Amino acid sequence: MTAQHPDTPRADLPTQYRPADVEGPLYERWVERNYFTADPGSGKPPFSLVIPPPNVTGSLHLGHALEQSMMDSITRRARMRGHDVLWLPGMDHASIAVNNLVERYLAETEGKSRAEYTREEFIDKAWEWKRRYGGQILGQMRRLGDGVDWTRERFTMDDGLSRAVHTIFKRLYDDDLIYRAERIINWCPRDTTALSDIEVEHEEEPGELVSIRYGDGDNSIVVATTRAETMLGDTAVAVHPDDERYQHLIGVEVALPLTNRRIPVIADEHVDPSFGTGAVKVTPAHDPNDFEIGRRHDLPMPTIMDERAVITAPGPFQGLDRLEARTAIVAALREEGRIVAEKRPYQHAVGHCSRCDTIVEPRLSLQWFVRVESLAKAAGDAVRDGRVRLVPSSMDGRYFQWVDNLRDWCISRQQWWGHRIPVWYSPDGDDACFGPDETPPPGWTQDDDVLDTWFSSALWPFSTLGWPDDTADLRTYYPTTVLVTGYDILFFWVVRMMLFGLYAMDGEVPFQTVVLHGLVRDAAGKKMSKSRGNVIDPLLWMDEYGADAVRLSLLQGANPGADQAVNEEWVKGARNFCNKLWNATRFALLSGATVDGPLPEAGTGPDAWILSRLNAIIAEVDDLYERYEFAKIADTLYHFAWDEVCDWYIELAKLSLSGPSGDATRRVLGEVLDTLLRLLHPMIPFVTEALWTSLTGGESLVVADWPEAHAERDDPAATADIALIQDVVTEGRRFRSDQGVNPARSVPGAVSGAGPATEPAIRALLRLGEPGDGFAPTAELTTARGVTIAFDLSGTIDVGAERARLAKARAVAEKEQSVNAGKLANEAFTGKAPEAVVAKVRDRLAAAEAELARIDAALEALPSE
RNA sequence: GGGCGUUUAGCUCAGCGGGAGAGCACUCGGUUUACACCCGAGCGGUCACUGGUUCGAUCCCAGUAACGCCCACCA
Repeated sequence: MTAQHPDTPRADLPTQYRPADVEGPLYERWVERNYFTADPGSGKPPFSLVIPPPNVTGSLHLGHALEQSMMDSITRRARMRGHDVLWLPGMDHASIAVNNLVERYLAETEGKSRAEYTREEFIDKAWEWKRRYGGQILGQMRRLGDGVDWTRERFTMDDGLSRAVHTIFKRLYDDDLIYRAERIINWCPRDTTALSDIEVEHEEEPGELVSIRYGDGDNSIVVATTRAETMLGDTAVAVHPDDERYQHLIGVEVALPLTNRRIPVIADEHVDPSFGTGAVKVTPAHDPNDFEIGRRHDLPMPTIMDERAVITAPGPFQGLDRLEARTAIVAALREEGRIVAEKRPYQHAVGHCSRCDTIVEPRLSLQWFVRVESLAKAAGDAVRDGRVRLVPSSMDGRYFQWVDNLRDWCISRQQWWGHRIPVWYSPDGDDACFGPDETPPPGWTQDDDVLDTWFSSALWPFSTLGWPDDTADLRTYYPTTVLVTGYDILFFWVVRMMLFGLYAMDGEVPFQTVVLHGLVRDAAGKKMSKSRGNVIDPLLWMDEYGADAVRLSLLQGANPGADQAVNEEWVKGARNFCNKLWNATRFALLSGATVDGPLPEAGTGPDAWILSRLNAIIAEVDDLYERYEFAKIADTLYHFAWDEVCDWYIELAKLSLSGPSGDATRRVLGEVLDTLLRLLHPMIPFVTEALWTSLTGGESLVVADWPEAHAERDDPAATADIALIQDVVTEGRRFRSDQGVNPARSVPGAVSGAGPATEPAIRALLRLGEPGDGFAPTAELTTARGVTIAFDLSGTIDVGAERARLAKARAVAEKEQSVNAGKLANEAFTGKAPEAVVAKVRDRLAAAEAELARIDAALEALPSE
């Protein structure tokens, strides 16, 4: 398919582009030739980025496809511009997700539960699962064309990365930035593990607000709660110290219903007297606020649920799930006449596990935390002082809001798959953190928990480069040039890379620019989700339309920071564009276009014009790439290729190919396509590579040079000529169309007022035949450019259609005339507006008046009906 | 409860102080030797609403409405 030698036949392309024929072989060739392998010793300026590591459990979705298309475009262009490019691929180990999948895998394959395995056995099985089912996305990335450096692929649980995790933990621990404490944390009863704050999603949903009378007679007080079941763990009722209603009760004990316990009424500033009854039940072990109150008042903190949120408090409710217990307890209270009020539904926010959607249970437990205050300050400052730039900068506010209000990060997870916390306990209960090269004393046992997956992800920009060792990769590629990721992951990942990158790398930022893209939504703008059933598999689209079409359609919608809708029609449109390019190149090959030899000194009008335009496009695309405006890059190149190169340049070139300047045009045609394919290659690498190697016989676009603008090729005169041709031809075509003339039919006609540089093209593109001996024009068109065309339409023209056309044009011109005349009559305008603006208005008025005169003359000249 | 964003052609979105744009959809016409995954022509918008600033507002400011997102330990 793709010629590698100049003597290979070059014009044997089929009339339609078939992506499946070229994509696989091209990708394999690129990888075999090591085009994507970075070389820190190359002497070229480095350009580096790391892939946001997808979960080892994941497969490619449209969000990945968008993100990776952006990164691939960035890296391919950088490579063409002469950089030593590192785009580092890899995956993260997805602690909780893999734990769950392996549990299911073991249930299915061996019929056993996790409890029937030792920790070591389970981890072995997890690796086995990873080998068999993990990493599907890597093959899918090849399909998409990602030019990643496979020789540097990393996994967050690799030996090297694990060592990095261990090392930084030890360092943070020694700096007192990691500590262990008993706190109320977010607990998922299904995954039976602690979660960090951001792994909890709050959703407004209907619940119930039940008001319960505690105590009896004078010593009674009503509390309201959405969580009646926690009353079993109540150890106080709190009121505001200044609340006059309850002064007499402060310090008094009231009977806790359904139990035989008595609990004190205490005064605490935290209570809002205006909410409900102004009295609050206090369950220190099951609510974060109550925990704080409990600490202040030294209250007992009984735990009444186990790790699966099943009631453990002795009594009739023991063994019930928390939600069953809620119903049962409310019923029992009602029976005792203690329910004062019930509001149902009661709308309130409930936290859910971001992993499995189970309602999160606040749980009192001993966990490990990162003390974030100093780290967060540094992370905020790095953006504040411009060392890290966010694109779009409108995301700055969101970043600061988060990083400036960060709370300590709970990093321990009660799981087996992951990095085990490197802290050991002596038989006497002492604890110590040992580094990767240290051996704990015999008899000591290691902490059971593993670290939050995001802990290792936070190290990704430097752990993947060999840190903590002083490697050539680390020296060359850190800080990375740019990070591309979704704004939805700013807090999860970007902020944490900032925390740890600045800490581990002595204040050096992990990346200089962060490009944030939006979410890919369905055609109706709805978020894709399994429950909605609107998830689209990009692989299916790649099969149907090719990888380039999927990439281009995503990039066409990629405005920085904004969500985008996708739709199969747009993929089809992108496929059509690839086919258009294919055929344009086919035409060039069939026409003998060449890339050899110097460009003609002074080409014909169209040749000079298109080179001039090419120049402007290069400059524009370069500018847009610096701003990561992918949608605009795609739009610019799409319209240049289709509207200018195909619709005008190629059509004009056809006129000169067989003439005296044919060789010059063949050279320019080759140059235009050569350059266009280079410019498009980062976005649509496959079709451009196939075409470019056929056209030029070159080795590969992957290692070809990025085009440069040549100011000396700007040619205003040629540009003006082509603009005239375009305007006159378009107007002439409109006239023909209005007159119902078959587009293919040649009509005898005479052109005046155009000049020798433009008249032949106008005649050809308007399909004007030679005016023969008996030439008798039946219609005359004077265009806005002052060029007049006399047509012999062989019969009467449609006067009604022509009158309608002119009337419409007249209305436009008249409005233009009156608007601009009005402005000029306004002294406030002429006095205050900048002279350039006023001059422009004068010009427009003059043009409108000329246009009116022309139209009126044309109307006058029309035969009466 | 705080904060942010969006509202422009039927749909998805650009534009953001001086002439309303694109893709798709739609209408009409086409066997124009690169391409029907095509070519040519066309239709389509009080730029959410109200007020303000300005010589001039889709664009700036204020307010309103609708939708969306993020953050949040008031039971």
